[in-house]
Amino acid sequence: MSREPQARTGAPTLEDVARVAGVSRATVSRVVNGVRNVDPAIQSAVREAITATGYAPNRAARSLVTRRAGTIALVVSGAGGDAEGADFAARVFADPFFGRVVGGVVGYLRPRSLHPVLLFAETDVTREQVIAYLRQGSADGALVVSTHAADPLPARIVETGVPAVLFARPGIPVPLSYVDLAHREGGRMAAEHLLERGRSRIVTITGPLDVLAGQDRLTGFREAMARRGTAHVPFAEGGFTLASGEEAMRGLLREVPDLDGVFAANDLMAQGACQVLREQGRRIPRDVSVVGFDDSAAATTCRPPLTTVRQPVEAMGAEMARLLHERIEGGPAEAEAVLFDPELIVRESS
Amino acid sequence: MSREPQARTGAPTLEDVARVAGVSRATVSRVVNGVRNVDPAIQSAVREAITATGYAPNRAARSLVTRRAGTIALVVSGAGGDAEGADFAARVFADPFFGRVVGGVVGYLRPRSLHPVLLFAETDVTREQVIAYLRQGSADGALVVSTHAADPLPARIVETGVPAVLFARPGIPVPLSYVDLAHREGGRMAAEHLLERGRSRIVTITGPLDVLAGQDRLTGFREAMARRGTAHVPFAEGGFTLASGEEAMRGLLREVPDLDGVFAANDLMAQGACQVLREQGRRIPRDVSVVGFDDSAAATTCRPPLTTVRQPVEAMGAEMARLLHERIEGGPAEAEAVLFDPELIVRESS
DNA sequence: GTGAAAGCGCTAACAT
DNA sequence: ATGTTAGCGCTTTCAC
Repeated sequence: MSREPQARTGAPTLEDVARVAGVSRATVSRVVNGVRNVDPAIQSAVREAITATGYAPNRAARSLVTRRAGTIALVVSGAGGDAEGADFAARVFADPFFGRVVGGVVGYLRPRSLHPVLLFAETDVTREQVIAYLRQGSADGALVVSTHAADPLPARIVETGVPAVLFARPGIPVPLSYVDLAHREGGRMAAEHLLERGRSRIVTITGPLDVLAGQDRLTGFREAMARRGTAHVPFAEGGFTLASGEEAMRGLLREVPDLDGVFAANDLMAQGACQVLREQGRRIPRDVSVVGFDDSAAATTCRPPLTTVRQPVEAMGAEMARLLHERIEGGPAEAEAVLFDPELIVRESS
Repeated sequence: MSREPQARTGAPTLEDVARVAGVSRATVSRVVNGVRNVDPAIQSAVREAITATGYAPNRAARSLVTRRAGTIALVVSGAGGDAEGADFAARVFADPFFGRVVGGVVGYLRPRSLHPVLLFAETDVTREQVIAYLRQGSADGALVVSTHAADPLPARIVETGVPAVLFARPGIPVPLSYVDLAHREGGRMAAEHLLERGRSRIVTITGPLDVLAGQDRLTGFREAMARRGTAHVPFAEGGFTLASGEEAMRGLLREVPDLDGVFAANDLMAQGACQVLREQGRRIPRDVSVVGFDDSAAATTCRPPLTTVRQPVEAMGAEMARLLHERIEGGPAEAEAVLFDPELIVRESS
């Protein structure tokens, strides 16, 4: 039934199909695009001709006239200036968080025949490459996941006029929609849980404080602690990595040897904290309760499994894609924020 | 100097630039594409006109005539039939391995202005979507990372005539280039290391045996053990996940309570094995030596840090991209295999 | 060294 | 309901 493999060059065109089917290019185009008002008999004739020729529409030609690329830029952005390790991509994906974002985004995009192009903007140079890419009309829109509050990319994207949606509230105000989590609420949940567990010498390992999510989780945590009468909570700043969690935990143990509760601003750091605590002979949760954040894979692989504040990352990724799609399809141009609620997941670490 | 933000629609075209610069479209095109034989004076006039208008070449139009998309499909492929969890993407990136592949690929592609489109082909339906995408000429080539030996995708891709390169030797022979690791050699290294450590009751946690890499690591491991006189090595099959490593370890401990050496076919499983061993009071490496495979992030975050067989994944990803690029640029069409050598990294777990 | 013009493959008015 | 036609924005002979 179907034809020989087509060499990419000299692939059959609408013209070829039209000739075989004995109709005009326009009619074939209508059939291909599912436009009504085509005689059923002709329709099937065209379909036959399509399989006979092995025709597939040429994306560039179609894009040129429809002004749609069928492509979405999925950009992971840092705030770096000149230098940044060459392993940015690998480091990014070392946090299970990003894989989940991608999963959510792809889940929305795929059924709609939109394809994500993966871009990294970790330095000035690469940032400009992303802008150049967007300015070429290569993508119909951009989904941006920033790793820093000071990220200059969103503002640059606004200038291009390309529709974009952010993951997380931008540090520098820009008129773009974003999805985010109620981080403070999450911090509050962690604090109250620790308190309910009867912990009284509580410390926290924060995220990088140049990341809004890190800030906000800390703020919410502190506020809840203050509301219960604790004015000061010893803390150490981490970098959302396992190693930084270990280091922070070591420091805090030195500072507060009799601590009995730890809130880490993500699971990776909580896992690091657990490792250090156990190394030093503290039993979890008997001696120390540990609460993480994200509910990523790290939470369940950690020993013991982590009590954590769940972030519905996949849903957030999907929503981000939906917002962008809506905007591309001509929806309202006003920036919109969609806030998700965190959920406390109690496991064995607390 | 530079102009107003351009609304994407009605973006300036070559024509506009030509008018402003007082030259023809052809000349502007030459300047933009860095073709020589353009008077320096005219060149700078054109450049000025370009910044004045805020011109950026339209990718679709360019692609249509050059027959180059400037895009590479980066497809992660499974062998699933109908169903497969919706979280395929998230699961894939849960293994640090893929992030490293992406890092290597992007490192090669980016300086060449090639952009990776992320595609997942885990079911029959999504596989056909990938094929359809490729047939549209949407990408100049495909980079395929298969998770199963029985993956039907490579063969389907060959039919499209689109250049492609695989990560890992395909289970079903196809005329495509691939990069791979000398997995058997790696298995051998692990065995010899364990033996040198004086271990005599050694077991192994294999990868999924429907993955060639899993098979080969096991084969190499067994051969080396046999060469040293051990005919049979107790083993349990894992799924390259941490949880499967734990489960396998539990089973093996029941089967061989006095075991003193473990080779796990990847770091994630080795990490799981370590957790179980410690839970059961075995000290690592005093009582039991553990060796992993990959040298992924898991190897260093594991307690204790893992001795492992390093796979130069980033370099392999970059080489895969290079092979594809070469092929796209008209290099030899014969399939080529590039084999990388593993390296034993000794840390504290053995 | 530069311009004129053809045409890449497709969609969308417009005409019939 | 179908065909004709005019571009979409660009590169690339081919003249000059």
